[in-house]
Amino acid sequence: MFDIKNIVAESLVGHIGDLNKQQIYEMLECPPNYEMGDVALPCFKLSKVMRQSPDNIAKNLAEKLPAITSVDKIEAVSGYLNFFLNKKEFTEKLLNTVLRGGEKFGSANIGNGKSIVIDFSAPNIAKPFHIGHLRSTVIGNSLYKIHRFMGYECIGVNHLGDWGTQFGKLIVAYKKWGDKSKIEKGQIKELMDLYVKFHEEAEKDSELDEEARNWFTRMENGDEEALSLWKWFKEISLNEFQKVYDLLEVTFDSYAGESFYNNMMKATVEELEEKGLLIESENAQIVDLEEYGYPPCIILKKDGSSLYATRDLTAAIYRKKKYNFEKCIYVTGAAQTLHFNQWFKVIELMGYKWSKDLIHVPFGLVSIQGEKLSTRKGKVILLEDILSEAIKKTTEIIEAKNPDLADKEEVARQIGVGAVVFGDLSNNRIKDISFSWEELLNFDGETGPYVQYSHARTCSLLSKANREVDLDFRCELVNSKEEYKLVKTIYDFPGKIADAMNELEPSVITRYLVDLAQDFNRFYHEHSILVDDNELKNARLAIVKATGIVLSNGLSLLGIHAPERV
RNA sequence: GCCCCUGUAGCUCAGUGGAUAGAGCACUGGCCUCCGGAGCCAGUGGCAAGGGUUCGAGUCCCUUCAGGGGUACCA
Repeated sequence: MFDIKNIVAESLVGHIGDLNKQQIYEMLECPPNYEMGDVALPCFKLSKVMRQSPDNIAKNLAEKLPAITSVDKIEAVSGYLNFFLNKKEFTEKLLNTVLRGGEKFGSANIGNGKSIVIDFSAPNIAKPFHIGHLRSTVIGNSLYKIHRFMGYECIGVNHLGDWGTQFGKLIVAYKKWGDKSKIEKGQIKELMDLYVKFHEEAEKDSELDEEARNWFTRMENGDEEALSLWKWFKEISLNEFQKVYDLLEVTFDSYAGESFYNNMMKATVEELEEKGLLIESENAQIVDLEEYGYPPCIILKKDGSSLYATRDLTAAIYRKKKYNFEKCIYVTGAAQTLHFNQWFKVIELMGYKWSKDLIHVPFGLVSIQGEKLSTRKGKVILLEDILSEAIKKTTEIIEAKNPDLADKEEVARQIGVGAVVFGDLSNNRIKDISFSWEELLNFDGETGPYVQYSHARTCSLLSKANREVDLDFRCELVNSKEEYKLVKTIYDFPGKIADAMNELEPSVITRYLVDLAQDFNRFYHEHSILVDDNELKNARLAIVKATGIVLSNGLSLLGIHAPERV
C-alpha cells in the first residue's frame, strides 16, 4: 500500500532544519476534514527551534517548497502546512490497489509467520454459555483473524474451565439432589439448576463447601467415581458449546483446557520450589508478591490441591515450549486483571524472559438493568436465546421486504448472528455493556445489518450493471465531494487494521466499517451509478466494487459474513 | 482501608496533545415517475467538578465527587 505521508515526508527533507525523513514523517498528521488537505504539517513544535511563529514557518515553507510530484497544492493555514494530493492520481492508484488486491486487500506480512497464541472463549464446563462468555469469544476470534491477516501464525486455544472446585460442588449437588435421567433429558440446564441449588444450600450449610472441596481433591487424586462423573458433565457441556460455536462459526486449534495440565502441575510446583519462590503461609503454598504491591499468588491450597494460577502458570510454560509464541494473548474479563498481573509476575520471577510476551486483554462486564449476571444465582441470559431472537427478527424483516430471497435461512442466520457480534464489538472492549433487547434487535443505524446491507447494495449494483469492472477507468470523472471522501476512507483501511492489531481492539474496525458504509450511502444517494455514460458508469462502479471489497474484508476480520443478497 | 477501570448530547458511544468535539438511538420535519427505505437530508442537544503542565488539554499530572470491579485457598 502506498503511503501518502511518506510522499510528503520525503519531499520535506532538507527544508526543515536537519530533520530526517523519519522525524518529519512522525510530525505529519491527517487533517480532521479532507477539504483542509490530505496531509498536514503542524508547525507549532518547529516554532521554538526555528525562532519563528508557526504561521510564518508554514507560510515560508509554502512559498519556498519546490513542486512535489502527486501534490497539487500546498497551503499555509493558521500554523499548519496543508498538502493537497492530485486527486486523479490518488484515486487511480488506490482503486487499482484495492481491485487487484481483492480479498487480500489490507493484509500485510508484519507477522512474517511468527506464532501467536490467543487464549479465548474458555467457558466453564457445567455452566451454560451466556451473554458474558460471548465477549471473550468474539473479541478473541476477531483478534485471531486480524493477526492472521497481518501474517501471523495463530493458535486459538479454548482453555476450557474443565477442572476445579466447581466440579466438587456439582458432584455434591448431583449426589444429593440429582437425577440421572433428568440430566440426560435436560442437559446443561439441569446441571445449571444443580449448581444454583448448591449455592443456595451452601449459604445455609457451610459443610457443603467442605464436601465439595473433598470431592475435588478426590478428582485430583484420580478417584474413579469422581472422574467418571466429571467426564460425563464435560461431555454434556461440550455438546452444548459446540452448538454455539457452530452458529458463530468460531473454531479453535486446541481445546486443551485446565484438566489437560493435571499431570504437569507437579513439575511447576517443584520448579517454583527449586527456584526458592514457594513459601508456606497459613498452611498454603504461595509465592509472596508483597514487594510488587500484589497479594500473594496461591499455588497450592492447604489441602494440597491446585488453583487457577497453578494451572495458568503450567499452561503458559507448556505453550511456550510447544508453540514458541512471540506473544500469548489472554482474552478475559477485566475482573481478572489482578490474577494475571500476579502470575505474570511469578513467571518473571521464575526467570523467564518471555514473561513480557504474556498479554492480558481485558474487557468490561455485561450487566442487565444494572445488575451483574451471575450463574450462581441463576441470573443469566443464554447466548443461544439471544442468537435465535436475532435470527428470528431478521427472518421477519426478510419476509416483509425480500420474500423471494434465495437461501433465506442461511442469510437470516448470517445477519442475525452478525448483528449480535457486531454489537458486541462496537465499543471499546474495556467499557461495560448494559444488555438491552431493544438495542440488540434494532437494526437501524450503526449496526451489523446496516453494514451488511450496504455491502449487499454494492453487490446488487455490480450485478445490475452486468459487467466486470474495467480496470482501465477514468478517475478524473469521479472527483465529487462524496466520491473523494469515500475514496479517502477506503484508503484508511490498512491503517485501521494495524491500529486494531496494535491496540488489540476490534472495535477500531467495527467503527471504521460504519464510517465507510455511511460514506458509501451518501455517495449512493447523491450520484447515479448506473448511468448511460459508459465511462462515468465504469469509474463509479470501480468505487462501488472497491467499497464492497473493503466492507467484506472488514466484516470477515470481525468474524461476520457479508452476504451478497439480503 | 488499599489497588484497578470508567465518567463526553435524554440514551448508547467515537474522538493518535493540535484546526469548528463527531456518530447512532430516541424525538421533530423533509426525501420514493430514482440503481434495494435495514437508506438519505435537516433540526434539537454535550467534555462530572476544581487545580496544574503546555504555544495548545476531552486527551497528560494532582485533588475531589460518582459508578463499577478486585483485594489468600472460586474461575
